[in-house]
Amino acid sequence: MDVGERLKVIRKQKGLSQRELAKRAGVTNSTISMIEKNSVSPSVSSLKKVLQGIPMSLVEFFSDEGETSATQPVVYGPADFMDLSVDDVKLKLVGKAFGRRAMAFMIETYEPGSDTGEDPYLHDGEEAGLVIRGQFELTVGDEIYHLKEGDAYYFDSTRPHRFRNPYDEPCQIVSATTPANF
Amino acid sequence: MDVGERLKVIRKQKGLSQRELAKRAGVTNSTISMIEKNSVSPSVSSLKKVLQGIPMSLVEFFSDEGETSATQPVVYGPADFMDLSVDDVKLKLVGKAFGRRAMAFMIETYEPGSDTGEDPYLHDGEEAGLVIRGQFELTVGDEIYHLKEGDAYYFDSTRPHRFRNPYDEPCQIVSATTPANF
DNA sequence: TAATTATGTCAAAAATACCGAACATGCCGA
DNA sequence: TCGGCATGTTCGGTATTTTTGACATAATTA
Repeated sequence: MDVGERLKVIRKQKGLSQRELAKRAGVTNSTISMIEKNSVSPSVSSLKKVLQGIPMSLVEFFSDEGETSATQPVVYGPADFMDLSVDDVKLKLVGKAFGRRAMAFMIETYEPGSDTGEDPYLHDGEEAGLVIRGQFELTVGDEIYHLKEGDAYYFDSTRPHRFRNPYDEPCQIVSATTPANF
Repeated sequence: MDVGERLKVIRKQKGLSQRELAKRAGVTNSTISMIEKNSVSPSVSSLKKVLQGIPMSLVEFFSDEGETSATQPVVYGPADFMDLSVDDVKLKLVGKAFGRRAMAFMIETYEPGSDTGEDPYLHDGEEAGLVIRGQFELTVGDEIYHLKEGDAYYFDSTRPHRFRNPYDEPCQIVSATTPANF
């Protein structure tokens, strides 16, 4: 892994000069210069300081996988979604023909007052989602969260969870669960 | 983050002594000792060497696996998304702190004229997505599809694919890719 | 054009990390 | 109890990083 090059790319992406970043990070500009030229291998503490000026965590820095940029049916219209609704919780699964799918990608609609119930919704894997309309209440473990349009979640599915919409408007969510042992 | 303590825990977990680890890593035992006592902040290069003796990557080391999923954040607002954008293709990853995530859940925005490029975008796994605003052109294999708001896709990531927005309006997509090796 | 400001780089001094070799402790078997 | 033997710690010296304070270049302004 090319630490110097990576730092340089990130810094440029943020539109910072070596000196600006140095000031924010509390190090000197020459430190940045040398790190970027790989003429030194920074100490963890100083790299951390530098990244705080971005700001960026060490994990993010080292997970450079983000540099991406980055005969089944492929496209499904609303009419093609597979309906898995129960009561006021409407679930539309994308890719109904996909047999051994690795994940469940769904459009979920929670009508006012709807609830996935108290039952521990337990399964292996992880799930994530984004609110595209309305708001709802998410319980994970014993924490209760309130999510509104534009908010997202990501948690380990082994933790008991529950979706509830105590509000006046329907709430629409796009979600993904993996594996699709649903 | 307590680098020394973390190293110590990992080393013990692997049943290694400071000297054993030192030998495998190609450093001296005193180095390990000092790192674990936080009497120094190791350079990236030496920490990397040490971890190779485990073996463990820097990402894994800093992603603090010790944290149970219960301590992970669950909800992410737009400000918390991790930005993986390149040029006119804007990628926002949900769950940046999730170390070994099983999937990448993202909000993608394709500006007019943007394109993920001709390069075969090849990786294992599967991916799905839903258009929440605008429209775009999806190429999978040698098929070209046109998706508009409300349409979705689901395909095997081993098939070469490409995202392109030749239209006048930005296109926004919610997507999920698994595994997150992208 | 000249002065100004911003950029990145470099050399030597200061600070810090690392090595090599000792030291201290505890454990186990003779 | 003693002598290995393995453990982790400490210390002086060496190697590396970081700062300090320059220099060179390019872009901007007077």
